[in-house]
Amino acid sequence: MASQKSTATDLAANSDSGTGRAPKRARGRQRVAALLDAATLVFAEKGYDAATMTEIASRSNTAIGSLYRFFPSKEALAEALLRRYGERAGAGLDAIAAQARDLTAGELADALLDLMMALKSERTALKVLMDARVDGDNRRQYLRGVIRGRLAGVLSAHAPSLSADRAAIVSVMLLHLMKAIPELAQEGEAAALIAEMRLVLGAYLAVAVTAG
Amino acid sequence: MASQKSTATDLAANSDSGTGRAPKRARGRQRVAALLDAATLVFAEKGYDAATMTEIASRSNTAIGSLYRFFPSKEALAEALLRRYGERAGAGLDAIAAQARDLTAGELADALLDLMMALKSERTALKVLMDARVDGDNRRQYLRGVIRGRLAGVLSAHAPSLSADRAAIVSVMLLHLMKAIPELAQEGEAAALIAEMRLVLGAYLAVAVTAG
DNA sequence: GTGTTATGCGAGGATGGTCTCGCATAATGG
DNA sequence: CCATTATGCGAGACCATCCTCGCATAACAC
Repeated sequence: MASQKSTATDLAANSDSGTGRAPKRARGRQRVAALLDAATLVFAEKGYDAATMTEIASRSNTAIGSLYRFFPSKEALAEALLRRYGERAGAGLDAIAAQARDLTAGELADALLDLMMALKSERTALKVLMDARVDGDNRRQYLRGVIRGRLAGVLSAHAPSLSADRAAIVSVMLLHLMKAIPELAQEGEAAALIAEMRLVLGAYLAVAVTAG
Repeated sequence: MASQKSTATDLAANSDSGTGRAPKRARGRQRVAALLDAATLVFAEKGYDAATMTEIASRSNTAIGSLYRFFPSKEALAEALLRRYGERAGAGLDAIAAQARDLTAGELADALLDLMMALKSERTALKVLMDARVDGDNRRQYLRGVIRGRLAGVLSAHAPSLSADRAAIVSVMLLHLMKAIPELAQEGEAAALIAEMRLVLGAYLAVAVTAG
C-alpha cells in the first residue's frame, strides 16, 4: 500500500552513487542531456560492451574528456540512463494506475503496450543495459524492484481481488513479455507482430486475473 | 510442404564457412565437444563480448593455441555452437511435430515448454549469441529462418486450418515468448514463473488458433 | 577588470583481449 | 621404425578501449 503512494520521484533515489560531478550550469545540463540521448542510441545499436565511450562522445559532438567530466565511467553513464528511464516509465505507469480500475483486461493490455511503444527507443537501450553483466548492479536490481512494484500496483488497482502474491508474479511475467516488444518492432512483420502481442497480453491478462 | 519433409540434418548446412580445420581423430572430436560445452557455459554466464577465448580454453583444460586450432576465431566458435544448437532443437521440434495433430492447445504448449526446459542450458547461450551484434550474421539469419519454419510446421500439423501466413506469424511470436524462459528459470520464483509461462502459452495458443 | 569556478579538450598511459607462430608431442600408416 | 600428419602448447605481437591529466576557454560574481 505504502509503495503505491510513493511518487515517481523516488525512482531517482540512490542518486549519484559515483555519478561524477553533476552539471551546475545550463550549458552543462544541455550537454548531459545530449550525451544521454547519444548513449541511448549507441547502446541500443551496439549493445553495452560494444558501445564505445568514444563513439558516444563523438555522436553528441563532445570530446572524450568532456564526457568523462560528467560521467566518471561507462558504468556511471549506464546508471544515469537507467535512472532517467526509471523516472519516465514510472510516470507512465502511475498514469495508467490512475485509470486502471475502469479498464477491461484488453484495454489495460493496450494501455501497457502503448506505453511501451511510446518509450520504444529507450526500451531497447534499457534491455541492453539490464542484460549487461556488470559488477555493481545495485541500481539495476533496485530499478527492477521498483518498476515491478509499480506494475503490481497497476494490477491491484485493476483487479482488487488479486492477491498480492499473484499480482507480483503476474507483474514479473508481464515485464518479461514486454521485453520482446522492441525486437518485435524491428522485425519484418512489425505491425502484425505488435497486434499479435496485443493478443498475447489480452489473453494472458484475462486468464491471470480470473485464475487468481 | 517441402520444408516439412526435410530432416534435421539440413540445419547443419552452410557447414564450415571458415570454421577452421575440423578434427580428424577421436581425440580431436572429444576436445571440440569439450570446447563447445565450455563455450556454452561461458557465453551464457558472461555474454558474447565479455566471454574471453582464454577463459573458454582454460575451462576445458585446453591451451589457447589448441582452441584456435579448431576454431580460427571467436565468431567461428559461436557459429559452431549455433549449428550444434540448431541440430538439437530441430530434432526436438521434429519429434513434437510428429504428434502435434493429437495434442490439445494446452498440451502443445506444454510440449514446447518442456523442449525448451530440456535445452535450458544451451538456450541461454543461444539467446546471447543470437542477440550478439556481429558482422557476418548469415548463419544467425539462416538458423532463425529454419527454426521458424520448423515451428510453423508444428503449428500446421496441430491446426491444419491455420493459414500459412498465420502459422508464420504465430511461430515468430512463440519463439519470442520462449526467449524469456531461461531468464524466468533464473528468477527467484522460478517454479511459479514457469507455471505462469504455461498459462501464457496455453492462453495465447488457444486464441491464436481459433482467431485464425 | 580580476578572481573563481564550470566546462571543454584530446594526446597518451594502462589494461586486457584476440589471434599468430613456431616448435613439441602423439598417433597413424606402411 | 620412420615418415607423415594431427593435435597440443603458450609467449607475445598487435590492437582497441577505458580512463587520466594538465591545460585552455568560457561564464559568472563582485
